[in-house]
Amino acid sequence: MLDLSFVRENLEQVRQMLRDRGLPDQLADFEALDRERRRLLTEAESRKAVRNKVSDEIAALKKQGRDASALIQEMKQAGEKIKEMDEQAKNYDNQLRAALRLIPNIPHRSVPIGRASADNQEVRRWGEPRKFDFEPKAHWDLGPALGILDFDRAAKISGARFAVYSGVGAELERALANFMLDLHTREHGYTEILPPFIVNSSSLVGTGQLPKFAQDLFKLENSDFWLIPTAEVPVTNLYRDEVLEAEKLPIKHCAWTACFRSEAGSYGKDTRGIIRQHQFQKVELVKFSLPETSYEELESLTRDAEAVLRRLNLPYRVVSLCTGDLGFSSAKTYDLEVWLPSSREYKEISSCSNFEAFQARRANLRFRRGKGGKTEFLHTLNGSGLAVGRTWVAIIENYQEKDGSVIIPNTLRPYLHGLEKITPA
RNA sequence: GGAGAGGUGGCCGAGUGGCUUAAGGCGGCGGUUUGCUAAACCGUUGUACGGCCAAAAGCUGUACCCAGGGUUCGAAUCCCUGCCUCUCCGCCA
Repeated sequence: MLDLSFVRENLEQVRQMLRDRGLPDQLADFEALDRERRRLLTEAESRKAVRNKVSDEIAALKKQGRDASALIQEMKQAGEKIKEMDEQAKNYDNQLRAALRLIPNIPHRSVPIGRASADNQEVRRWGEPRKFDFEPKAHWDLGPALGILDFDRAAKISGARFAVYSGVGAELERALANFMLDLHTREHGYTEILPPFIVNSSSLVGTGQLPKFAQDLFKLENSDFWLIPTAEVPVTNLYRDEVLEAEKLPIKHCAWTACFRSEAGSYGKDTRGIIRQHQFQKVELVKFSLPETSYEELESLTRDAEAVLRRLNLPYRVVSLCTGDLGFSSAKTYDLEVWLPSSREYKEISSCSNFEAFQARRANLRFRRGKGGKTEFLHTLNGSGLAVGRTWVAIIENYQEKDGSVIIPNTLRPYLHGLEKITPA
């Protein structure tokens, strides 16, 4: 959420931002709504000031044992008028807030202007895609052949966009998650969090998924409970409505969770394999930062996520998303894309974003410099470090052999009791 | 699932309709005293949204005692609904 007075004072800049993102102008009523709200507020408040004063007079009269019925009558009418005005003002206020919550974040000036993913800017590449002397297979062929991935039974027990991992397949998923968590906690200084996988709607409003993107989420019936689409939601909301001390910043958390997404509107997209699932696992990195250092923190967070790919020796590139591709809450996002030999392209495996104060305003995440300083909104950042299922895919596809077996990269072997190779069962 | 107790400022805690501008304490900040620290003493203390002002400072208004409604001239206080926490019993991984 943007700051109300910022929008009021910078309407043209906000309009330009909407154009850059390729969105329609949604600010038509904003000015009138804001002006009317303030007019009502001022008048209702001055009427209340009168009422407060007269109520004191009534108390004083009664104390002296004198008659106050005339004043009481008068205030009774004044009260009705105030109530009416309060209702109107609240109505305007709700409309204004609703409008404000639907305005996306302002992109950082370093973000490339563009319409769609084709306009994203490649920042760097790492590693050489391997040259195969045979036709590399896709993971949806390799996995079932190795007996470690089962789509048919997943469809039976759940439905489309689910998978069952078995044997070494399940162990590999667990090994990857453990490796990532160890790397981030032992070497990168993140404190691990194991949060609830179910959150209330306030948390989703805090990080920006609600109210606009309810259709992407799974909601539990007859309750205010939702399945988390990412650990970003519970972890960013950890310090909601709190005031943190500036010396404690940056706070760095990592969290392994399952993630649940309805994938409504993605019919026909990534239908084969486990690239796009209703349920997947992810290790997430979340930072709470001082405003002045948040872009340095974005760079280091991105490097921390990249380290996972480097240790696993998986070729990847880093892409800066353009204004048209940028997420609703984000001011700047780097996508990490890993090389997938079967499709001969780089595929998103992590998304690292600086939200600046956008989420902090919604979730009321504040900090204070020194004792007695003013409270300020902090900056929030997050990125996958990494999507475990997609890393699983990258391992299986990049390390496949001609006979359909898969070599386990050295880094992972300690997490798999020394296993060097996955061969058909 | 049954029975009960609660939710007040950064924290503890008083407060059953107007003498509350939320007592008192702790903590924080400023000061006095002091060789230093500590102690003692004095002062001070939150958030949000408005208005005045070129702006800042400042002054000023309103709201905020879990949330949302209601009663009343007036609500932290009375009534209703919801959420959350705790205790005991039962059940349970």
